[in-house]
Amino acid sequence: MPELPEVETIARDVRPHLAGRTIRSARVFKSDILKKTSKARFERSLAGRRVTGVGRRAKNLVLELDDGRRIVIQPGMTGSFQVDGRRRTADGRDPYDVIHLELDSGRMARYRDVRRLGRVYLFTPAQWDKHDRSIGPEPLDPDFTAGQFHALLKNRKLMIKKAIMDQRVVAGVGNIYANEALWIAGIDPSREARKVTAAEAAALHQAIHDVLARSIEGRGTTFRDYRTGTGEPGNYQGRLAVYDRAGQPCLRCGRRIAVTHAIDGRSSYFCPGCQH
DNA sequence: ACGAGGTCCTGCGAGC
DNA sequence: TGCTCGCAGGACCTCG
Repeated sequence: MPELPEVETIARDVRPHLAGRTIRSARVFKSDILKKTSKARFERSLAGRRVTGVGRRAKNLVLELDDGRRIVIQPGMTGSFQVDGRRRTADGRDPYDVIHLELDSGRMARYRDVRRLGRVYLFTPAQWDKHDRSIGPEPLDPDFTAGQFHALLKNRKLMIKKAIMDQRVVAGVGNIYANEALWIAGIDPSREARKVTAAEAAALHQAIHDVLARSIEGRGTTFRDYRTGTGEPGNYQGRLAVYDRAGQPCLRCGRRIAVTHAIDGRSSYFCPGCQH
């Protein structure tokens, strides 16, 4: 579910409630979302740890701990993370709650995930470095240039939409913003990545940056499950140009927006009139 | 090395 | 009303 703008919104919302706080206890209710650790080890490792920072990398929420380790949460399709105003009892919990972190402030941080396609890791510094290095450049980082982006697309035969959703090419772009960015840049999502010219790559690079930045301003896109770190829906869904707008007129040329599932089995919305 | 395809999960709305 | 089917903001793994 959450793409870069949604995870960024969550990180900004929960940071004031988590940074500097100590985790009194951790509880895991569904251990299948834990990777490379067990429920017992996770709960034992976190009790008494202080959270020193809250960040985001690609679509990962990163909680830095005072022992150098990091809790890394990939929310998948339906994960959400928020800090409640008051502690909840275990038997009063939401049926989809996966992890509770009881804080010394009396508040409760909760990870909730209906489909449980999300992943939660507890990484050592070395494990985090390896994970971090496996992810591509951050699209909002000024060091990420159009030339660098174009170089990653050259020689690649896969479809451009799939290429920009590849986290090694550019971090944090998912299905919604891939559709939106390709519309902004006027590029057909089924084009081969290697056939995108330098000028088109520059336009797409800018479009990715702009749509993500605008969505962060709008606190992300909510269709069903996504909630901000304060538990509210985002506001960007009303500003999408193509996603979920099949049959409606293109905002640029008036043709009807089309939808196909032929790209990696994900829904791709595009305008047949002005995307080539 | 790259890319296609299957797998992990649950819920919901459309259609019969 | 009740069922089945397809689809849903993602990413990992295996195979060719």
